[in-house]
Amino acid sequence: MNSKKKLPPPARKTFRHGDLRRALLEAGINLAREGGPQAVVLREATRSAGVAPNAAYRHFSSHNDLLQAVRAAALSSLALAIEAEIAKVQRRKAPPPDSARATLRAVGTGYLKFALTERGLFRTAFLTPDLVEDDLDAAKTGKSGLNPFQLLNSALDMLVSTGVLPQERRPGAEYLAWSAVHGLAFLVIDGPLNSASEKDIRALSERLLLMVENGL
Amino acid sequence: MNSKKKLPPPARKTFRHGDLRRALLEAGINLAREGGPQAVVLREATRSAGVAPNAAYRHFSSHNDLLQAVRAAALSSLALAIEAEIAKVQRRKAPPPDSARATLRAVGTGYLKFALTERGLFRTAFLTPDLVEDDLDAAKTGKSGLNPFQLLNSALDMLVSTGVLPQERRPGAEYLAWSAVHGLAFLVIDGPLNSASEKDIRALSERLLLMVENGL
DNA sequence: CCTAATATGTGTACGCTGTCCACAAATAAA
DNA sequence: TTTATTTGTGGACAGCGTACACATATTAGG
Repeated sequence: MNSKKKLPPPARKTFRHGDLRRALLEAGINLAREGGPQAVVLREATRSAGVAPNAAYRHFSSHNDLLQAVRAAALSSLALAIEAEIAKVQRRKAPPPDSARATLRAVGTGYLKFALTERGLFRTAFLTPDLVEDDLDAAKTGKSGLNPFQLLNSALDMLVSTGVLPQERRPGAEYLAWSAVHGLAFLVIDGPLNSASEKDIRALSERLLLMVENGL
Repeated sequence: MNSKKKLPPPARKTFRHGDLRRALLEAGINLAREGGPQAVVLREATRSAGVAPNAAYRHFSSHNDLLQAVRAAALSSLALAIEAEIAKVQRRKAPPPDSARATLRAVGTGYLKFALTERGLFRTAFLTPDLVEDDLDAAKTGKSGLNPFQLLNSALDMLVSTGVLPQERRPGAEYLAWSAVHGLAFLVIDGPLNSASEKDIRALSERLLLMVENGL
């Protein structure tokens, strides 16, 4: 995809790089994609950008700062994956209650699909404790301007407004749903389901989402 | 608790340490306890054992080897926490079906309690993908000789043998249950429930365990 | 019991990391 | 055009994991 990777860096002739921040961020994302958060090493990013290590400090205050930027990007990708799944489901217009149910499912399947296909980014997305519901950092959102957590919440709100979920059960429901889905994602990428077949995983996902739907 | 921590190491006079492997392991566990897996640094462990860095290599083949030993110890602690909760519940003898249900709950609450009180160890317990159901490594078990995953499985088996859970729903049920509980643990220690009150967390746990019980 | 083999420690060194400082070059502001 | 500001380079430092050679205990064999 990206031209500057293992090759001796393109040896730019401009001294100024032009868009170093983005270059470093993208390098970091690539590292995270194939190796998880541990693989995001500052010096490696500067190398693949063809620049001296210290140059990074003009755009990121520390290694952790870069890592958090990568993490935000990973969360944004996750949001996009979820949005895509939602869109797929909402295209076929169904009676509102069914559509609401399908949307919640879509959030779950989008989440799980992303975890499966982008293990490194997924692990990077969930390191440090500062994704809060009212975190409006645009770097963590998808096209809708919502981050993954907010997408889940809006799906649950739909469930209430269409009369599927009793209002008194709404508070905290997001945590129940997220717990189940996130837990399964973990089992699949870092746990005993690590080497399960895709078919088995799909079946388990189905059952899990059903459990959530009925158990909220 | 342990005498050799920040103090200038006890400057043993024996040249030979006597029980260096255990000393290093315990140092590693302490580091993990307050700082998670990242804090387990080999040189720091040797320091608190009052020994040169390389001495560690007589007992662990690499940093990762030490880390895995710490991880096994963390899993063992988790198993103990779960066993304690199970014992508490099984002391008061109830009709088998109720007892089976209570045991499953106990596995969940033990798991969650441990995650809450031992964040660092909990995070250390779940890093790398090699906890498998038939992993009989004794270093990972509690008093019963079962690791956390096996404890969950045996609780589910009880549910079947007492007629609470239909046999055809048994296969894979461990993954559904674990997903939910592990997911909640994550939300609490590294996610948005990070700063939730203990009361709220307890309430959520109750609801979650109910969802699992009904949703299996 | 003395000696040889082995187990377990120390010392030095290397490459890697994140980060600090002083300096140089390119651009923007006066 | 001169000056100030941004953005790069170079060199250095401490801390990390780890390899190699060496020293010192302990254990085993004759």
